[in-house]
Amino acid sequence: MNPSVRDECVLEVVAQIPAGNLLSYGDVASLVADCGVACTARQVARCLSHFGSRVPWWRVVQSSGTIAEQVLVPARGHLAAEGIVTDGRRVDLDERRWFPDPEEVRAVLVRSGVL
DNA sequence: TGACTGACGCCGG
DNA sequence: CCCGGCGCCAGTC
Repeated sequence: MNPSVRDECVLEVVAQIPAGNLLSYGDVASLVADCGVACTARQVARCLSHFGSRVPWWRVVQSSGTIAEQVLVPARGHLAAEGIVTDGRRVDLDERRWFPDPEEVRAVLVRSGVL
């Protein structure tokens, strides 16, 4: 199965998250939606489960800061390498949240040809 | 069709 | 903070 336009947008946004910073699935969905492509947190999760290997997927966590059980172990390793501490199953999202310029996000999607 | 299933999120208790 | 319940939506059976 090839990624849909929405999936491409999700992957591009996740690829833009700077090392050491985080976004929740819902945040990614909002950024994509603001670019005119319908998207929900659930769809972001499904996209990453299929194509996440090509982007820094560990920088996306649940809105509560909890890391999905399914990828908890590998995620901890990557996060630690970026200086992000975990208490075992969650991170401090408020402290590490990324606040991108919506215009810039959109610009990247256009440059990459997705839009 | 319809039921079931997620790397989710918000609200109440 | 944990848990249950409900909404969400594309994919699978």
